[in-house]
Amino acid sequence: MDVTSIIDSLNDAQRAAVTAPSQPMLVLAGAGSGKTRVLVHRIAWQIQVEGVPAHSILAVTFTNKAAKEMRGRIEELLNISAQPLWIGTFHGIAHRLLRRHAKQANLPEAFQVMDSSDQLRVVKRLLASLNLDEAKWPAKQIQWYINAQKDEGIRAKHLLSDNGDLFQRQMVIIYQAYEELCNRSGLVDFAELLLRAHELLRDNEDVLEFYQHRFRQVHVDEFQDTNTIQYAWLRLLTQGKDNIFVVGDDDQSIYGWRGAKIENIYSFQKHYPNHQVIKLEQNYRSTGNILKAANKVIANNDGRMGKELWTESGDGEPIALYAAFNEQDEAHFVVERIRSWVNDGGLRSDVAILYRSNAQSRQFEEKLMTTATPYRVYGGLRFFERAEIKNALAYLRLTSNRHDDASFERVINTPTRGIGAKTLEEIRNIARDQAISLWTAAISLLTQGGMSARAGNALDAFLKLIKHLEQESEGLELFEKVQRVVEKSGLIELYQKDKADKGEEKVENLEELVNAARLFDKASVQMLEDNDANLSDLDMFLANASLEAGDMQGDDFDDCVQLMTLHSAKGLEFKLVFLVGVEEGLFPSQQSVEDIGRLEEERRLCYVGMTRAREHLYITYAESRRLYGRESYPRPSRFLREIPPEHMQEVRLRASVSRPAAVVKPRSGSIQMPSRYKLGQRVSHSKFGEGEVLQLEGEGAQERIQINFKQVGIKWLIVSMAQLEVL
DNA sequence: GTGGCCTCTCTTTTT
DNA sequence: GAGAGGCCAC
Repeated sequence: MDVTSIIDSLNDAQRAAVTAPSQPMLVLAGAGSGKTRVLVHRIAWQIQVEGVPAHSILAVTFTNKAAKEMRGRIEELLNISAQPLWIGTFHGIAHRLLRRHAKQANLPEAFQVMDSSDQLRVVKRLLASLNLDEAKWPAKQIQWYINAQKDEGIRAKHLLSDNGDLFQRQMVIIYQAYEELCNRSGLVDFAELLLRAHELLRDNEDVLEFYQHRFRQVHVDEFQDTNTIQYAWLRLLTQGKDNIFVVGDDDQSIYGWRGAKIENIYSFQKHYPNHQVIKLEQNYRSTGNILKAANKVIANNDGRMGKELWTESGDGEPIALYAAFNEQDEAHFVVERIRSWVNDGGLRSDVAILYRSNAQSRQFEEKLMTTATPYRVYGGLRFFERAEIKNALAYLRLTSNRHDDASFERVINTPTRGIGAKTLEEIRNIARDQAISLWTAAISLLTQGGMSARAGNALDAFLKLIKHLEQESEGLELFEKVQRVVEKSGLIELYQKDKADKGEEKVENLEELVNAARLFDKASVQMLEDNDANLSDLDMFLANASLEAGDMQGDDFDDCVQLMTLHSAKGLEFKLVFLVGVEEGLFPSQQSVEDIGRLEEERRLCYVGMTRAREHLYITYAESRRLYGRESYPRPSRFLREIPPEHMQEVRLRASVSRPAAVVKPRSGSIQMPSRYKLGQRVSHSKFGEGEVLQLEGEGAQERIQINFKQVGIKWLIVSMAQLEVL
């Protein structure tokens, strides 16, 4: 058999992982060490050499994008259709299992998947129906609590016996009410998908045995990002077998804040005693300077598995550090460098600007815009998350499942049709008292009478509208159903009337939704296997909308500069990377500095950011920054001090560049100053008059200075360099 | 039911 | 400083 195509391109460590006999395997793959490659080749090896049937392979990822890429690469490598393989996200696979075994999972056949904004609405409504003050019980916090419990596999009933404090007990009561509401409405949130899938296997021996037998090989990508329930689910599937192959990097675990348990990597070694660990440390991405610097930074974290990346390529350029005067100057500098990169023949798509928080993108966008440089910002609102789309989907859901309370509430008066808060309140009360859905409650309210004629008619019209939509769409193609709903619901009309600039765009989006329905390929949703549940096109379309909210954007092949957060940069690489806003309070973020665990996660984030760069890495920070509408004077990030000076070089601007002035505000504290000031030296400022340098510490660019301005009676002032003139 | 005003908050984000 | 959400008045 010819296996050269599978193993020839691999290094020794990679080959060892790919060709190892079936046994629990933990591949610790550093950044840029060929992680996906190993996974893809391992699967190819099993199919081609070990003779494992494609349909017996399970591969789990975290994002749809990663799943898609893996599928594509396997097809390419083996030149076969990867259709029979189960490749998907944890949520996608869990969803598939629940659809196939809805009954055993105690779910209605036509259950609907809620995204997190749907979930938040449900929580809010629940709080209102329980007469709880949202100020005291913030919906966001409740949502977070519920998801955190589910991520740990904990149900409300497990918590009921706990004698926590009053607050705790109330939370549990809300959690329980939430579970009941979801069950009644046939709604499943993201965390529930995972938890249910786990319970399905745990409580149904026949189902568990079937899948344990079915999946001869189980592969997991980004294992360091798994949470408790995901790992428990994996263990059930692979229990008593040696067929789990996980790939991860403890140094790139950056999702602890949403339940990821880095400890799963350590537990893995306990739970699978006959496991093998393979480390991939050769990096094929970055230059020596970048790698060595990144190694030094991450070495400051405790309790690592220990890895040290190396490369055969040369040292390359040192990392360039630029101390910007303020955020404007920072953006100016970055965009100028990008312009000269492009002038020298570089591609814009090889350039990325990476920041800690989305709010930072604006200044760069403005500068890019004024220089007419094409760019693309990642993140933000995605297609299926837009309000107008969610409204249309809610109508569609109601036609499919009238007891979907979340959807009912969303569109009962959108567009406005004269059903006010009072009517809605009555419906809610009936629903709550009789533990029935809003739909049923509305009917009951109508038949029991007592409503004003106007309100009654309006409500009746709404119920009829939904019924008509359902009847009329019988036998229609999916896209025709969507089209009908969009038109007859009055949504198009509503947005056409909306003269505010956004109206037109919303109409276009609704048309795009119809188009998406036309193009919707149910086979690609990977649900059409022999005995899969007999789902309607519509239900599959809706489920897909929740699970792949952003997949409509498609890949952008235009030559654009890429702007994104450090989190969304994971897994990507660029020739030229700008890591911006590297300041205390921003990166590491203010909230993470007190807690060592969170600080280490920030450091891993820094490591991720640095290792995105292939050839050139620029790090910038600003000495003054407008943040939350205030001027702040941050210190350079501690991570900068962790980079050995020999790998980094400070960029000095041409002397002729005049630095812009900034507003000076009286505050207490100190600032970064160059060392040209001396203690007792007198300084002046146009607005605050004359002052005296009272305190200096540090040296060079890291120096801090405190100045007392006497004339205006302000004791302490933070100023920036440009405001100071030496007398 | 809409518009205007006030207050509050202010990572990261996929599913 | 900006956006979101709540509240009140018309």
